[in-house]
Parts: sequence; structure tokens; C-alpha cells
Amino acid sequence: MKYDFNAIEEKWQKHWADNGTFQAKNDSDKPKYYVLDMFPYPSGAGLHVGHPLGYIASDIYARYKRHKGFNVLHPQGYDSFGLPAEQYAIQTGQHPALTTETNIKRYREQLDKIGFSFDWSREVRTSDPAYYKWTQWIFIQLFESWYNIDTDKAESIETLVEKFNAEGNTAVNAVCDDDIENFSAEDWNNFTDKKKQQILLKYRLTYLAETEVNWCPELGTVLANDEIVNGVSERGGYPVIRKKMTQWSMRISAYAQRLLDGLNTIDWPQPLKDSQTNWIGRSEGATVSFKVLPVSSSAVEKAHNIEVFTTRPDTIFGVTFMTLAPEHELVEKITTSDQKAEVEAYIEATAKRSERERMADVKTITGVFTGAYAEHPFTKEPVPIWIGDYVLAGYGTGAVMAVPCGDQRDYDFAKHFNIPIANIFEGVNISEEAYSGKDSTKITNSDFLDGLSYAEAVPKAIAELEKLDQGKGKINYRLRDAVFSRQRYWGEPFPVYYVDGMPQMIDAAHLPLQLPEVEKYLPTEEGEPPLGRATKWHWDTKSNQVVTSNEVETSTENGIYPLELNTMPGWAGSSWYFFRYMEKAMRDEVFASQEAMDYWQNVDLYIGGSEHATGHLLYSRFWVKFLKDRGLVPVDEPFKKLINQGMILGTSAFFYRLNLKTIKKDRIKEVSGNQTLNSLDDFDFISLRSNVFISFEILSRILKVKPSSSYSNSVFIGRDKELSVKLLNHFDADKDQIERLRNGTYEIEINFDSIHAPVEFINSSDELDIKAFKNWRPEFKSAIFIGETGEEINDDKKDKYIVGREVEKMSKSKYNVVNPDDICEDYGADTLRMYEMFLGPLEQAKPWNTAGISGVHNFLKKLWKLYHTGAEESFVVSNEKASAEAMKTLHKTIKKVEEDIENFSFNTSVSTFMIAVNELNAAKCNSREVLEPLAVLISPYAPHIAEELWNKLGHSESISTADFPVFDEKHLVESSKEYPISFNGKMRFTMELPLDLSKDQIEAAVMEHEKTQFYLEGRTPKKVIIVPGKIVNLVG
RNA sequence: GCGGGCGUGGUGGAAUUGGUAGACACGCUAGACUUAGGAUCUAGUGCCGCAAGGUGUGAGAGUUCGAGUCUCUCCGCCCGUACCA
Repeated sequence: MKYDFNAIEEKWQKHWADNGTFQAKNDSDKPKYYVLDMFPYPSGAGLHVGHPLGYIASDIYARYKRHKGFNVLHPQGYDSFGLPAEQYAIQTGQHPALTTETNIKRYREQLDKIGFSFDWSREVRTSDPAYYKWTQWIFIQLFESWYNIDTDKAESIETLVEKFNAEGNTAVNAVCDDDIENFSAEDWNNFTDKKKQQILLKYRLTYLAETEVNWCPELGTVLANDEIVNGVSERGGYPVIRKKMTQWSMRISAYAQRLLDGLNTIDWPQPLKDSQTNWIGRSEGATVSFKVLPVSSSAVEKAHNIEVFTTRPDTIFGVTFMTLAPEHELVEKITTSDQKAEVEAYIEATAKRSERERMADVKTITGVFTGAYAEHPFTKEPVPIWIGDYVLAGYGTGAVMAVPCGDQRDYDFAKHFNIPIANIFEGVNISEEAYSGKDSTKITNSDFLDGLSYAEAVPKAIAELEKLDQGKGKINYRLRDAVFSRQRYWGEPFPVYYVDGMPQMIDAAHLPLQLPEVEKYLPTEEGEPPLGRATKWHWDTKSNQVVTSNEVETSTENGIYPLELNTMPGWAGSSWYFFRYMEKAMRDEVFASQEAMDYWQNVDLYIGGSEHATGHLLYSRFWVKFLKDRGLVPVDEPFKKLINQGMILGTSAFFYRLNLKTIKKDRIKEVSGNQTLNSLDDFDFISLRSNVFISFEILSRILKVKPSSSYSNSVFIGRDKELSVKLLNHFDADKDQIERLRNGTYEIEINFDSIHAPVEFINSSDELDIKAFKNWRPEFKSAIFIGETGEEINDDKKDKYIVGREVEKMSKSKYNVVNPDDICEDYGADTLRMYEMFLGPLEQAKPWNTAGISGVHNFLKKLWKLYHTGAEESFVVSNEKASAEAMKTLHKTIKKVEEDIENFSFNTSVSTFMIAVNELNAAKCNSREVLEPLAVLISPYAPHIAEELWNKLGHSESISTADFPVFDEKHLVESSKEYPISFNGKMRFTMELPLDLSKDQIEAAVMEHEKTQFYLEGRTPKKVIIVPGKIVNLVG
């Protein structure tokens, strides 16, 4: 029988599914092990070969752990709420649930073909009401909680109300909004119910707040930061503005320190821990309060204080000015009438500047003096107060005490505006730049800090500030509370209705609150989220359900209230799904039972991409810590060990379009490939010699710019004068033009667009059929294409275009996707699995190249032949004793494969299998003693062929129940070693020597060797290094 | 700028953690069997050289009997982040 992989794989996949082979038990004598993949979003494009990489790795590990005697939980599910399904719904009117259902079906088919040992009986889908009922439930728990700093954990809001009743809020130590007013128990009891609710909202772990969001008017929705590229929406390229909106937020900032501390307890890759650490951004320092000096002409006479945060309180005597963010609330209050016009103009100008401009232009220093002064806390000297956009409103207090001698930005600002710079560092020259070292340098000109070093001065400065009650030590975090509202349809509805503007939770007994039907998935004409289109989206507090009639009006009298129109973000459902799998079957009465959670605890091994470092992986940790605080789960961290699989990249084909802009002052003349451009002479500024095209080669030579899609391919001529002049010289521009460019009258921007070319128009010689492509994409009809060697390519001159190749992330829009189904069809799932592992280290990004797959496929054929013989390929495994050599091969392989799996070094174990099969083939081994354990060894990698061979070996139970072979050292014991003999560290020859020789005997044997005399060239070795069992080195 | 990672044949990548660099595989070359199949088998394949030999892990230095591996300096590439006070 030939190795018919298609038949074998289909047979066993069906067998496993029918027999529930991989269903985990919740009670077992075996130790438990929980292996989890980051569950996929089922996109319409289906799986490509990059998706299964991590699943294959985790599957190998899960199968290995079963062989090792563990009760393994290895589930899979779908993160099925999300943007693409909604976008598709907007375009086609198709309900996202239907699209999602179709996509899941397709995903499942594709996944099943690869032979994963998932326990599908525990599948979860975040968009399933039975699932999101519990996402809503957790939201309610967050709403019903506050963070008590004294106990350092979340507690029921009831305990807060008790405190307010007893003693007001003055003694309450909570993480809360910063605009809390103090009140006594008496005040509290006199507050109206609404007032009480308003106050409590400022303490809850999920709360409503006015926040700045990225609003895209064209798309009519809020965008997440990662949906914005270069200041415009990723989808469609529309402008994005900052807008204040009332949004649900999660008080993740309460957990900043614990999220940081927890990193020390988990086994995660260091780069990932580092990015969470940076994201949380802890910095130690102090807050300092500066009194604003009253100025007769200032708008208000009332005394103001400016709070700043600084990490360098030791430099307080170096303060020569202060800077506020333009958005700082005190700006308008302290600005003097003289400066008012200028300040307002500046604020308006900065508000207008887009995020993109601000980012592109960090070098330009701008700012305005407010006319006001603050009093230095110690010297009592007046300190001028400026505003400048280098101070960010969103970080710290939105204000800084500027120490130009110790901070480069303050230094540059001071230089630019001729503000005095005071030096407080002994023996440091600050005539060129600021000094920010934290070493033993002594501080001077600083009163009580004189002569102290950084380490000594910081606590001293803080102590003195505390005496004045003008500052105290503070730890600041960069981590912001997370906005939790989305103006989308396809997400979890909030279990919230509003009475008199105050949010009320739907009683948990009435969950899930299911998504309503809408006729369109767009925002309403009034700008409300899509749920605003639902005709039945009011909550009836009498019947505890969504009202069924379209006619009913909301009112207090009938107890019917409007429901929240926003939905939850994508990360809501993925922040707790790993608990849901723990239950044998989805249960309606618990999100996961206590027994199940006590048994499975946390995920032992989690595999997924590092792109989730500051999203999913942080939010999950936050929710788990919260759930732990409230006694709802037994663990503090969700994922004990984490592995990031690298991305599998695709090879894209590109061509390049010339896109030039001349910019004359404010006027922009755009001549892009979308317009007719007959020659490059069309430019009014630079007249390029005819027949000279700007080639990448020239560009890269002159400008050191490489054409590539990751680089923007833009050369901004004019912004960098020197480069511009070089380029102009290259094109023989006249002196006058160069002069004008130097004067800044003109700028030119040369831009190359990289355009992805679809494979169907490219032949095997990498040539693109231009005519066919232009017919397919008419918008490129008049584009000028530039070849990699710089020539202009158009269909009237040439009909082939040699495409550029580049490796990048696989994506449908880049036409570089390889489908795993095709690989399974042609080579089999076992080949696919092994080949993906063979490509290289798991964590590494690597390009997909089908060329090498035949090597792995041939290996599986050779493996098959080990168990079969003759033209008919009949099964030949015998019960004869194996040779010592074959046993050695087997045990060498056991040892190496076991080590490799434990180290997640799957690529090297594939090599090890190849070596083993080559050796056993050479030794003509067909002994059961070797071939039976070999099948088990290989089964995590190639489960189908292993299961088939196992079955042929006469076993009725699945190979997955077999024990992992036990390594026995005795088969590897050698009596001799081929020693490398080195002279001065250079290996010259080897000689076979018994291992039981003493050093002296080895030396004698080596010295006797004829080649030794040759390499010594008559000299006596000065030294002979002998490491028994390793090497011999003669030093001459 | 800052943080992290990396640099080894024509290619993907190995290297027992300081001990024979290039395992395994792709590709390539030659041959065998076949007759137009992207099949199979055998041998070879870092580079220079007919050979003996020389040389070789981004560049340079250092530690060591011995360095791809450790230390320092520099160069290049990739990822993350962005005025964080």
C-alpha cells in the first residue's frame, strides 16, 4: 500500500471526531495541563498558511503532554465580534451574524483538515448570546465595584456606600476621578439620589466620562488608535479629528502597579514584558505645587496653583520657567490682558494642527508667554509661565517645571525664546546642551541641596517640599484608563439603561440583553450609533425585558427607559474566554463553575502573536485580577507561560508609480499618476532633462533611499536642503533654481507609490501583463510606472513589467496569500504541519516559500517505507530484536525530541526525525522494538501517519493514549571517541581513541601520530590541552 | 531619540551553551534508471585553488590553549514606541 496521505488523513480525522478522542475530562487522576491558542477572528478571507503556525506548535505540545501522562485541555473557539463583518454588513445589508456563521464554518473546515487535537465540545464564540451574557455580567460586576487603595483590591460598591454613610469621603482612599469634592457623612445623607449616583460613578471600576476620542466624520464612528495610520483612517484614508464624547471607560489605571508586579510571576518572553512595562510607564518623582503670583492685569484675581509632576525634584533650583500644555485649564485664567491675543492665537493654531503634523514636526519649537508668573517654592522668585505644545495635556498634570540645564527640551525651549538658563550642576558645562545624568555629580546653587548628588538630593527636596505643603513624592503612570464604548453594531450591547441620565444596570437575572435588529448598520442621521436605528431598544423595568412594541414611549410613569446605544469593544469578549472553556459544556447558570476553575486554574501555555502585547494580553490580566479581587476566580494571572509565534510572511509583487508634487509656498500642484502626465518636463519648477527618469538606483545612490513598501518611498526635497541641492545638481538644475530652493520659495516632493500586483497577471518570470492589469484596474490607466532600473514603463512602449518582490505580512489585499487547503490537498496535513515547523524557530518571522516543502514530504514517504517493503509496499514490521545501532538511533532521537519539545525548538526535531529515518533506512531496520516507539515520537508532529502506522502495528486504541518512549542512556554509551586534534586552536585532523584513556595516554597517542609531527614542524609543544571526551589542542 | 531583537553558504536554517562551523532541507552540478513527468536512486556542493594548502560566522579590537558563542567599539537590518517631564 502506497502512502496515500489524503485517504489516511480523512480517515483519522473522522475517527477522532466520531470518537471524541481529544475531549478533556474535568476529573482525572492525571495532572492537568491547559494549552491554549489565541482564538481567531473568523474573517471572510479564510485561513492562510500563517494562521496555523501557532496552532501547530500548541497542538504538538498538547499531544506531547498527553503522551507524557497529562490530562490536557486544548480547546478552540472564535473571537467573532468585529469590524470586518460589520463593514461587510454595511456594504451588503447582510446580517453580521450570518456572515460570521459562514466564516466560522469555513474556518472549521480548514482547521479540521490540519488534524488539530482540539476539544471542540467546549467551543466558544464571543458573539453567541449564551457567551456574551457573561461578558455583560462581568461588566456589571465592574460597575458594582470600586478600588480600595488601603486593601489594594477591588471591593463591592456597597462597602463604599457604607463608608460614605458613616464618615463621608474624606477618609476614603480610593482610585477615582480626580475632580472629587470632599463631603461628610451628613452631606452624603443629604444628597439627592441622583447626586449620590453621580458621585459613585466617579469611583466605579467602569464609569461614564467625557473623553477625547478619535472621531472619523466620514465613517461616522470612533476609531481606535491602531485604526489610524498617519493621521487618517486606515480604511478609506479619511481625516480623523479629536472629539469629546461621553464614553464608558475601564479604570485599568487602578491596577497599574499590580499589572507591573505580576510580570515577575509569569514566564513570558522578555520583549513582551518590556512592552507592557513601557506601556504602563511607571515613573517615580514628585508633584510640586507652584503658586501663581497675582498680577493686576490678570483676568481673575483668585489665587491659582499649578501642579506639576517631575522625576527630578532635585533640580528644583534650576527652574527658570514653567510650561503648560496649550489645553491646560488654567491658561485662560492666568493669561494677562497684554498676552491674551497672542495666547489665543497660539492655542487656536495648535488645535488646528493635526496629529500628523505634530508628529512629523517635533523639531520646531513653538510657544507663547502667558504674561503670568509663579512663585518658586523655595527662592520665592517669580518664574515666568509659558505655554508650549511640547507639553502634553494627557500626561502627568499637563504642566512642567522647566529646568533648562537638566532637560534637553526645556533647554531648547529656553534657547529659542531667550529665557535664562541657570546651571545647578557642579563642574558641568551646559553651554551646548542640557545635562540629564543621574550620577554622583554634585548639585550647586541650590541652597539646602548644595553638595548633594542626585540620589541624596531627591529625598531631601521632597522632604522640604512636604514641609512647605507644596509637594510630595509621587509615582506616575503612563497607563490611561481604557475607553470601552464603540459606536458599532456588531459587539456586545451594554446591559445598561438610563433613568434621568444616570446609567442603571439590568438585573443579571435578565441577561443576556440581545442585540436588536436594525435595518441598516450605519449611524443614524442624528449621529447616534447603529443601535439608535433599532425600533425596539427600550428597557421595560416592569417586565424586565426589551419592549416589544414600536409605539411605546420612554417615561418614568410607564417605567420604560432608553437603553445604551454603544456596544463593547473587541477586547471585551477576549478578556475572559479562557475561563469559559473550563466548563465541560457551556452552562447557562455560571460563566464557569468554581470546581472547573479550581481544577484547571490558569492557562499553562498560551501561544499567540506579540501584536497583542498592550491590548488583549494587558486587558485580560486586568480583568483576571479584578475577578480574583471579587472572589470570582481562583487565579491572579491568566497565562502562566506565553510563547509568541513569529509571523509567516508572504511574498508580494509590486510595481511602482511615479507621483510628484511641486509645492510653491502654499500652492500645491499635484501631478500624480491618476492624471495624464506625458513627460517629466511638465513641472514648472525643475525642468528635468528629457529622457532622464528618476530611477530608484539613482535615488538610492544620491539620497540613500531604498525603494520598498515599508519605507514611505517619499523624498521630501526642500525639507532637507542638502539632499535637494544634490538632487538638483544631478539633474543639472540651474543655479537660480538651487538658490530659490535654498530660499525656501519652492519645494518638490517626489513620491513612489508601491502598488500590489495580483498574481493572476504575473507569469513565472515575474512579468506583469500591463494591459491586462490596467483593464482590471482602470484607475491606473494613465499612471506612469517606473521600473526598478528607473525606466518609464507604459503599455504603449512595453507590455511586460518586471515586478519588484518583497516579503511582508500575508493579506488578501496584498495578493500574497497561500492557502493551507491547497498544501493539504497536494502534500497532506502531516507535511504541512512538519514543514511549518521546519521553516525555522517558532518565535521568528519567516517568509513562506513552498519550494522547500518537497524535502519534508519526501521524509514522510521515507518514514512510510521504513514500515513497508517491496513494490506493493506491504507492512513488514517484525518482532526481531533491533540492532544496537538502531537502538542507538532511537534513543538518540528520543532524547533530542524530548528536549526540543520542552524548549519549543520544533524545527530542530524535524531535522532529528529526518536523521533518524535516514539512519534506520541505511541500517535496514524493520524491528518493532524501534519502529513502535518511533511512531509515538513522531505522532505529535505528524499525527495522521503515526495513527495509521500505530493501527497497522496492531493497536486498537488511539496512538494519543500511548506513553512517550523513555530514554535509556545505556544505548548511547560509546567506547571510543573521534577526537579533533587541534594545533594552536586550528583543527587539523581527527583520531579515534578509546574513551577510557587517561590524559597522559591520550597525549602519548597523539604525539605518536604521524600527522602530529608534520604539524609541529619539528617543535616541541609548549602546552597540551586535553579535555577528555572533547578535544585535544597542542600549543606550539 | 528610547526600548527590544538580529547579522552564519546561492536559500531556509543547525551548532550539545566556550570545544571538529555550515547539521537537516531546498537549490545547483554530474551520473544511473527512465524516454520529453515537477518521479526515483547515487555522488558532489562555504569560498579561492588542478592540488598541497589557504581562508571563512557584518567590520575592528580584546579575554582564552581555543570565540559564531563572552567583553568593548563601530556598521547594517528588523520590530515596538514616540516630545512621558
